[in-house]
Amino acid sequence: MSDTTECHTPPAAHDSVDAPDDDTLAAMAKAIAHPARIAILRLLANRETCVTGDVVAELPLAQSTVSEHLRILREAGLIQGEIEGPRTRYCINTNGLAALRAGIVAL
Amino acid sequence: MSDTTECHTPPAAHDSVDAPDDDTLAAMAKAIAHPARIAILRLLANRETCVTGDVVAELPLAQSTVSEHLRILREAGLIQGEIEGPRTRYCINTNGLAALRAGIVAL
DNA sequence: ATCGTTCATCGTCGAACGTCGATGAATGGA
DNA sequence: TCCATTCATCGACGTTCGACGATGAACGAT
Repeated sequence: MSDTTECHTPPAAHDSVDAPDDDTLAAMAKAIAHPARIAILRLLANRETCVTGDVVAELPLAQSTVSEHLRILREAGLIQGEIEGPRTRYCINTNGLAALRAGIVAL
Repeated sequence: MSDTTECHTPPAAHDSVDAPDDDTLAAMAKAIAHPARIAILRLLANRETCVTGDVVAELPLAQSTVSEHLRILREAGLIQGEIEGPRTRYCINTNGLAALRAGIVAL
């Protein structure tokens, strides 16, 4: 129950994460290559943690569409979600985001 | 002949460029959301400047495909090209790349 | 003036994306 | 036990992407 980082990841700030390979970097870039997904990332950054319904309430998109965007961000390793009863609680994946940053800065 | 930055842009390093709005950031992210275009950026970063044919020679893609990737990067503001006789010489757009970095880091 | 080189653009085709409504599984409460 | 809530997944539809070959414009050299 601890191989994946828990939702409240405290450290792993700007440093000590190395850049991913080109394919991974491209995949991560594709994940944020949509305004709605950038909005979701900002939302999660501000509110610390969000349930799917919260994200749906903030965006002018159907529930299924938001769920799809969340899936894309999760599969890219930029966010992570843990099931919480009937809900799913999402939060930023600090390591993934740091890897993206490292990859972009290294360009 | 100087409203656009010339090909050999020296300064504008990591700082003093502010993050673009979400739509622009998404567009820039989409521009690098492909391994071939990341490869092109690296190529241009290493060789300082390249003519289209040089890029074609380095990638396992048809000339028209490479030209298309170059167009996408140019329209996203990440590279710039100046016509040089029958050739087109491309180089990194330092300001654009800095804006992308700023946008990602600010996430 | 003609020819070869260099490159952008066009048309095409299959694959992937973005969006939605509908459906159903899982959970917690009445 | 039954019902309402929450959410992921599915199927459908139109749009965009990625790749290619073919074409032609622009230029330099002969």
